[in-house]
Amino acid sequence: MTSRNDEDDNGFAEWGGYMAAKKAKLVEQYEQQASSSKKQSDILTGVAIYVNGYTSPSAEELKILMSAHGGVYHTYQMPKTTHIVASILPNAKVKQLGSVPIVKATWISDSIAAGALLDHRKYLLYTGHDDKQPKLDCVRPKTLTAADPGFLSEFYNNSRLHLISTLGAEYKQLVNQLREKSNGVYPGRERLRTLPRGLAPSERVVMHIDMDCFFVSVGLRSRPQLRGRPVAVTHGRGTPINRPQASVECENELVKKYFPNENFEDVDSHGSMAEVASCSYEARQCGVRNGMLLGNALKICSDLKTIPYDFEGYREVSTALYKTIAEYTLDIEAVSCDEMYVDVTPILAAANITVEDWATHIRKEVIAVTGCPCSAGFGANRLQARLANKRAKPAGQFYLRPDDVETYMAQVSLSDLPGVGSATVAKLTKMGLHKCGDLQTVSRGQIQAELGNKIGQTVADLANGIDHKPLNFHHERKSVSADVNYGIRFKDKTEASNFLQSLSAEVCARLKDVGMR
DNA sequence: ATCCTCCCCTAC
DNA sequence: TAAGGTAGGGGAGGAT
Ligand SMILES: Nc1ccn([C@H]2C[C@H](O)[C@@H](COP(=O)(O)OP(=O)(O)OP(=O)(O)O)O2)c(=O)n1
Ligand SMILES: [Mg+2]
Ligand SMILES: [Mg+2]
Repeated sequence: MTSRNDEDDNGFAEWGGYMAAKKAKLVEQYEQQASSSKKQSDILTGVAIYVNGYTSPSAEELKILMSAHGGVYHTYQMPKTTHIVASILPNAKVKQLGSVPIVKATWISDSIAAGALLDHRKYLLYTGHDDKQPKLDCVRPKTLTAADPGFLSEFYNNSRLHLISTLGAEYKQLVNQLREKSNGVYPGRERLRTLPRGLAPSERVVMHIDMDCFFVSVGLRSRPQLRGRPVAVTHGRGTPINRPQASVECENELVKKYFPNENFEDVDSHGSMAEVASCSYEARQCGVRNGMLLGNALKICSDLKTIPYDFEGYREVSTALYKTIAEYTLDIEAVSCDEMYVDVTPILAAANITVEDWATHIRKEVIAVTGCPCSAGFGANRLQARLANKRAKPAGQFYLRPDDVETYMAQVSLSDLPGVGSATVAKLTKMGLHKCGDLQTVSRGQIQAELGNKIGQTVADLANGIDHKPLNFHHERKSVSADVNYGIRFKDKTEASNFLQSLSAEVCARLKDVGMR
């Protein structure tokens, strides 16, 4: 579901008409909500809730009550969330949510009925110290499915991919804002005065800086005993439900049949289906990779230790990283929550320092401020900076000097070029090409015939260390979308359309958030 | 040529 | 149990 009308008419006229009707209803609902949310009191001022799962009153009702009484409703947990509202939470989950108090929904409705904010401690769902299961305050189904109203927020609260997408957009926005209100003064540069001087390079220098195994590094801050060991961040704990052997074999067979050229990981009946979001460099030595299924990672690295996600921690570290760099320059292109390109030429020139001294300084500062290691690569363009960083990792730095580019590039694997993924690698392999240097043996026309005009040209350039794409310091988003490919199994058309309606509402809310409509 | 629409590919 | 999102670049093929 997107801001464009791509849900209209997929060949089903009836469907298109139905969606149009639904959309009209949605608009109506929004207007109703806006009008019914006229202020009735201020008793909930300062309260910001996030609702987890089923409650009574429902999440939908709480949303309206909150805004009617001066409170704030968060669709998912945020730093400013003051209370989590829930009916039941497993102990493991309670731990994970941290120090935010978890209260029953009746705290809100009772407070409104009483005309004053009641002591939330009387409504705590979980009293903290005993191991007793929390009490139910309403009936709740066993598992949330995509047809349930709470499904979307529950999913978003656990989706790492949703998180990193959201964070990426936030930091692009942050850079925009910092640049708009900048007064051109960079206080961090004062701190460079103690470095040796008189040696700044005359050419342009781009830095690519990226946190080392980001999620793992954040997790290791509070688990120093795991440093130096193979560690992975994942939801799974290595003990999956047992799928019937037959179903697993059937899946592997079908995958091979339909994707004969792909080398997909086999799933096995004992393996956890949870994905490894990030793994330590010790785990990588055994062949573990980000994005792998935990079950398969455990097969090649049996002493892999798993640690849970820490979404708030990632947010804190990312913010600290961006704030730190922004003290030196705002010539920053945000790439993601753990990564950015920076034009450091003016920094080096102003302080008259070498790339190496700057790199050592900034890496030290990032680790001091975040508690997490990062690496930095430098070169004359973004490609060179990025390849340099790949070589620098972990916890290192590398400057790919202009004089060394030609020699260096020849031995770089084509698969290491940005934009060259598995499909492109397959095509290049079929042509007998593996290293950037191999491209010298074929004409540009031949490459373009295989890869297409544009990509062919770009790859040919990249293989020679050439990258014409400038750093983009100001990001404008061109589209807003929401889609879910997890847990979608509808019983009937009504369930499906209800879900589509929640997704539409989500896109709507995001558009409003971005200031459109 | 330039567009539009429906994909595929890539990256984090 | 597990949480397979999101945005951008660009190609193929047909309409203009
Ligand atoms: N398939 C992936 C890839 C990445 N990430 C998340 C977790 C990573 O920690 C974070 C940053 O991605 P990077 O590509 O920078 O990978 P790492 O930081 O983990 O490792 P590296 O040291 O190679 O940068 O994004 C993820 O959840 N799933
Ligand atoms: Mg990283
Ligand atoms: Mg990264």
